[in-house]
Amino acid sequence: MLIGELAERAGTSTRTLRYYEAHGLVHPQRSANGYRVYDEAELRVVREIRALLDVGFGLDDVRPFVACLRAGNTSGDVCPDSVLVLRRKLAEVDDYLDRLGAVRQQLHSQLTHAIAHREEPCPRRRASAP
Amino acid sequence: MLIGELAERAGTSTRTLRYYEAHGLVHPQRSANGYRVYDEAELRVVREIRALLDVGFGLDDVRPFVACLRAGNTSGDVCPDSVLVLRRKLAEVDDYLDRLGAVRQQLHSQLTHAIAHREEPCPRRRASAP
DNA sequence: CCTTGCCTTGACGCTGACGACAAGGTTTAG
DNA sequence: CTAAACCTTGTCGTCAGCGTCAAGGCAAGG
Repeated sequence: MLIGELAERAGTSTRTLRYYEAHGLVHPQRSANGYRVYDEAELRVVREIRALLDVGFGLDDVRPFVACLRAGNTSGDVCPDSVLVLRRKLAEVDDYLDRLGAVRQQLHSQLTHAIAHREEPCPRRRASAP
Repeated sequence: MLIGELAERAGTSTRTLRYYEAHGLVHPQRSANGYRVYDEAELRVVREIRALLDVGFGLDDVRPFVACLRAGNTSGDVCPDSVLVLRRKLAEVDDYLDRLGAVRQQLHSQLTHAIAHREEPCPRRRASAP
């Protein structure tokens, strides 16, 4: 399978696949004419990468999962390094949820205050003589 | 007050203040020698900007608040345009909270699955002959 | 006079995951 | 013979909010 076909089947672009390769996540063979040749396993790898990136992982976070798949596992999750990343990411998300919750709180109270203290359509004469 | 003093009092850098000016958020006077001169009102403006950016607003989102302050209001929140932005941002945050919650769910179940199906320290011989 | 310490306007770097384009080689079909 | 449709490497652009020089002007103290 050439890069175009893989891109289509994985739902990405050829640019993306070359990008992943440049960052050491995918290792295609090369045919005589220099074309990249991928096997079915690489398709699974690419889909794993995409799934994790969609969830907010960075390329570096993805590496253990790829290695895990490459090691022969049917799932990229089951290796210790992957579990470590999963734990870390879960903690990060929890952290972010907390902060975002606080932000939400603040926005809400700010909005309440704003509505309570409504002032006229902004650029208007100072509240003195109507 | 010159740019250095304002930067210190606002807890930012001179670079940042010039950046805000370049984006039309701050309008300092100029002294004879070309130095930027700020008054106390600009300090409040800068603090408003900082507070909003810290909460995740973009510079464009901040504009109505600055205009509101500049219009003579003691709070940047009370003008209609500011309220619109607050509502929109609150909606965005809620949206983000939802998606992040879903991600958290997925990570959690992925982690559970991973722990249940634990495989040996990753790069190891295929599960066949121990 | 010289240094120190402000200030000025550029202009490039950074982070991440690509998009877009350039200039060219290869293979197949007509 | 040529056009179409693949492929290659390389380089620059994107978004945001600045950090970080670079090169120079201006004011005051010793």
